[in-house]
Amino acid sequence: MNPMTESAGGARDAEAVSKFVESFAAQLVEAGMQRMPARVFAALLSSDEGSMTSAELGEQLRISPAAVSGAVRYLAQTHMVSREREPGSRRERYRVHGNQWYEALTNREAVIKRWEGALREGVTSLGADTPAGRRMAETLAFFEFIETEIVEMMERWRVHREKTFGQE
Amino acid sequence: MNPMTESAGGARDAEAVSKFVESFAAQLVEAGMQRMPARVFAALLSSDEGSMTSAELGEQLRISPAAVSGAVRYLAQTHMVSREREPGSRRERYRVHGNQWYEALTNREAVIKRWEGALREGVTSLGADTPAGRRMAETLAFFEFIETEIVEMMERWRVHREKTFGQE
DNA sequence: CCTTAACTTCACAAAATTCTGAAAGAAGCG
DNA sequence: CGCTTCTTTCAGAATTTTGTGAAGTTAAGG
Repeated sequence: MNPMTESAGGARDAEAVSKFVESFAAQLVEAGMQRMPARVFAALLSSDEGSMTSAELGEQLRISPAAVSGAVRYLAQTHMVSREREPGSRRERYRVHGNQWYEALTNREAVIKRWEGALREGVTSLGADTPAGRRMAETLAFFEFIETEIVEMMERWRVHREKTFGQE
Repeated sequence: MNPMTESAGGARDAEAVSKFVESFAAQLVEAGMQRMPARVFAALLSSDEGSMTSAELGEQLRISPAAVSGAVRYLAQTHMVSREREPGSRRERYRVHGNQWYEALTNREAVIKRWEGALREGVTSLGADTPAGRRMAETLAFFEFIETEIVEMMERWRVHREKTFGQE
């Protein structure tokens, strides 16, 4: 009868899950993510299957189908989540791809590329021989440096992960 | 007479500077920074001295003293910019600390720490023996991994920078 | 000390964003 | 093919965020 007692094997404590979802989402929001994507993502991350349907998301988070749709579109674009059709159904499942999402998170390549572009323009338009131009050039070098570093870092992570958690 | 001809040594082409400032600020905004801090920061970055007064910032960006104040407070808190008093004056100068600002940018330690805290709670409240709990644990391991990696990366950058640009 | 220049804080108007309900659009299933 | 179930789009209401003017605070300079 008591929902607290059916922990192992049965339905999870919805209260506790929701509490975690909201607190993790809050952290993501603070780091710059939009509210709905953050909440949807946190919910998916804490689901046992690693995936949920639109209806399940709407129910747990108490948001409209429209909100789910918008959040999922954003998450899919940024490769944090993938969408898959349940065969023989018009229901869609949204899934966090195990270890792929945080790779997406660190994969700021597009952002860095644009910064580099802007900085190159800066060097040109301010003059490579000016103090400001030199500052730009150095900053540009920094970004070029971390760009390759991040790739190597993720390589090392994959090795480390395999050792620690097995391949899967 | 022609402002275009007085490039070397004279006043810089205000038009070109402003254009760069706004376009670089736009990139920062897109990456999640607030508008005013982004614009103020871009302006400082493209000034030859690497520093400007409140009045200069207000004039170039066409914003009120209040806006400058708010933006600078934010930038100082996040260590992107430092404030210094001009001796014997009540004017303050805001300065980008050469190579320190992008270190601040990559120094997301506080953010990562909070994520780690939230994830640890997640492992506990969802159960370390559940699929969701295991996913959390792995994500947690990932953040712990990159935390140390980033420190080492910045070490390497300092060495690389010294070689390329001299100590200063 | 009093004046004045400079920065900060605060309340509010304006602007941008977010979320919803409603309607339209796909796609399985009989 | 039409019915039904699910998803997406869209216009607008509600909330949140942003930037300003004005008043308040601090500190230099007479």
